Amino acid sequence: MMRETLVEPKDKRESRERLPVLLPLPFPGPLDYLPPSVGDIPEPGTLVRVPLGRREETGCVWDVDSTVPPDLAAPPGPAIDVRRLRPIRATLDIPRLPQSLRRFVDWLAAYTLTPPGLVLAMALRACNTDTPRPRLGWTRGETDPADIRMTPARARVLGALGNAPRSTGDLASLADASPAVIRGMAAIGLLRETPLPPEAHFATLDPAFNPPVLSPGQAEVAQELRAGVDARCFSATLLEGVTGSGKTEVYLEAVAEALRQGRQVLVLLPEIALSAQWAERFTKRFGAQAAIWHSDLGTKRRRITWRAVLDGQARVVVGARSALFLPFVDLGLIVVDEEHDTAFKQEDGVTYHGRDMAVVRARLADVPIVLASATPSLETVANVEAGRYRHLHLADRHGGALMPDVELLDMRTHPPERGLFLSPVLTDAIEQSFARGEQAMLFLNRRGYAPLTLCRACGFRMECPNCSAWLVEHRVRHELACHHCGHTEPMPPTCPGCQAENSLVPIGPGIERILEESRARFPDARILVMASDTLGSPQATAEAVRQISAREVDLIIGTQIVAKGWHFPHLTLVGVVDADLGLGGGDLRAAERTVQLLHQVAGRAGRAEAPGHVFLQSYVCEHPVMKALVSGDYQGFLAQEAAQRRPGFWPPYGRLAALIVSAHTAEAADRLARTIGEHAPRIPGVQILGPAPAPLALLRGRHRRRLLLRAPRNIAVQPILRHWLAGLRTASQEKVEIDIDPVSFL
DNA sequence: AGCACGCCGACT
DNA sequence: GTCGGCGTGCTC
Repeated sequence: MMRETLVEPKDKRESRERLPVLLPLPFPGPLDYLPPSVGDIPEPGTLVRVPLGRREETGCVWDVDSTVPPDLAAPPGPAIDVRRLRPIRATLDIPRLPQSLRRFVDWLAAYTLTPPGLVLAMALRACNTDTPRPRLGWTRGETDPADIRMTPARARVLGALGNAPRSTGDLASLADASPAVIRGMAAIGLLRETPLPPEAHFATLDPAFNPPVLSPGQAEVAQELRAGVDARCFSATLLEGVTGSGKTEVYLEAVAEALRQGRQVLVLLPEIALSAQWAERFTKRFGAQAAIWHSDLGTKRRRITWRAVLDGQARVVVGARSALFLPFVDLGLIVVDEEHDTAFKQEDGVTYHGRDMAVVRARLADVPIVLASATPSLETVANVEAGRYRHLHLADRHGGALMPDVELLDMRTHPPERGLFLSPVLTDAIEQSFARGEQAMLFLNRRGYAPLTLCRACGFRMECPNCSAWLVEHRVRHELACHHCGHTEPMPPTCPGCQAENSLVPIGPGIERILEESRARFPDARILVMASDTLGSPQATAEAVRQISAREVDLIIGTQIVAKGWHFPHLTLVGVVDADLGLGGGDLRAAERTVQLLHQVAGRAGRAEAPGHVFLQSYVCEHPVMKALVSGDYQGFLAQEAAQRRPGFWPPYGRLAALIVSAHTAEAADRLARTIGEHAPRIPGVQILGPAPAPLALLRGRHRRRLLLRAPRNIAVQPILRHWLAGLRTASQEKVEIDIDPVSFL
């Protein structure tokens, strides 16, 4: 390929005036602008307003990236004539975006083959572009109070004035006067408007506030983590410890160390639902709250938090994966809790894995990262084995609690009654728990009443019109719902296929149906349902957890959400209604995910003095997943998984990328997928699989096909994909999405 | 992403 | 004859 000619000296002037500005739009790279005025060159990271066509946009002055490996980086487009450049309109009065964030944006864009502007958009989502209005308060004015008519309200306001200015609201409530009184006083010069100091939204965190009492083993691990923080450079550590081993307490000591250094900390959790309980523990340890970050945060809170992170005022941020894009100015540590959780993988919009990108963020910021889990992902364990990550282990359950007994319940030999889903063995055990005054939990990772509605007369299935998926009956809402696109419809009175009456029957259980069965079986039990659709807000979740802890509940019936790291001290029995549920579907990680999820569910039982017992209802008791769960030999299970994936170069022993082709008709999707397949690159060691119907061949009304690219670890897939798809022209309704390191195959 | 331009159906 | 549908293309 032809190289650009060497830069001539006369171009130097030009290149100095040419400022790349990255806009939060899907351009292939930054656009060039002229400085706002001659000699006024904003530095990289400066947020600016620039003209674009006939509108104005907020962007960020960008710089040449030397961190992204050349084979990952997209080639720059041709530079346009300097005479056609338009000047930057204004620079915003906001601190510059830190270099480590800019490099992270570049890296993530290059790695996921996403236009960098769209990644920047995530970082700017909460940035308040209007100039921050200085908050104003009141002090004593020029007018002598003796010169005017004094009223009782005015006297109270004057009495409430302090040395420092007070805001209208504070003054009004202190003086028990209306804001109108204050306005009137200001008009006659009794009060003077004075800028208020910026509000402190995040209290100081005290690393010495309430240090925990650690066991010798915990103290040793905590010391290792602290040493990592002290080293002030990148390192990755897997912190492995069973439920109740005190992982959080231990890594909070690393957080404390970063705070002692005056640096910032990012803690990533897989779900916001967890943040309430986490925040409580944090506050106990440090005497003040961490900043919470997730996508459902209100606009105002978001902006305050974003700005406080950029100002260095917010020292510890706990959040979901989007917190990775916050503008930390002095990051000292990243923690990823429950690192194995697949919720870290973002699937819509920009596709990235929060855990993996957290490691990249840590490396670019040159800070340590701690990955914590009771059931680490095979990816992370492989990194430990390859010597890339350190491994610290917390062996015991803290406080002497024992791991629960896990017992397989073979549904072939202990079947439930016809039309029911709980084996008598399980229901008897639950009854005995109640008799001892203990709590029990039933886990089923399926919302609604029944996953399938079938016509007994003709076999017609209720399916989603937009997706290749069954409609799930939600009996409480009297409707059928698609869990993939949100489509709902009322339950039809007759079969849509054969018009037969009363012929539609629910097949299989959802938690609503387990609730119905439990109510019939345990009429006196106080039952609480925990599912993402019954617990609308983090507050509702916190309230449910409180009820459980306060023993106001006998039986908990829940989906996935109950598996998260809750602390339920009185829970001693857990029944997994369908342990086989996650194993179907031909997913690469189905087994691993099932073990992780069920291990986590089992970990809810028997945390205090009472030992826990877990029943797994299964029809495939000989499956390695069930054996691993019973023996508790997670290491052994991972070794088995590794042995299966290694020879075929499946992740983590190889690289995988998915191309999802979608179109409005099945024919168009097939045609495009075939065309792409025919132009597949031929590279030794690189394999193209497909095209095949994507696991959800119809999703939200779009027909989907999938191709997989599999390569050895030492080959970067990005340049291959870029080259492969470079010449591709797609029609307007056709789309090709790239998913690097796909996790979910559904 | 917006916002233009551009080329074909039902309307004051 | 126009108003307006959204398909295609550009924005430094």
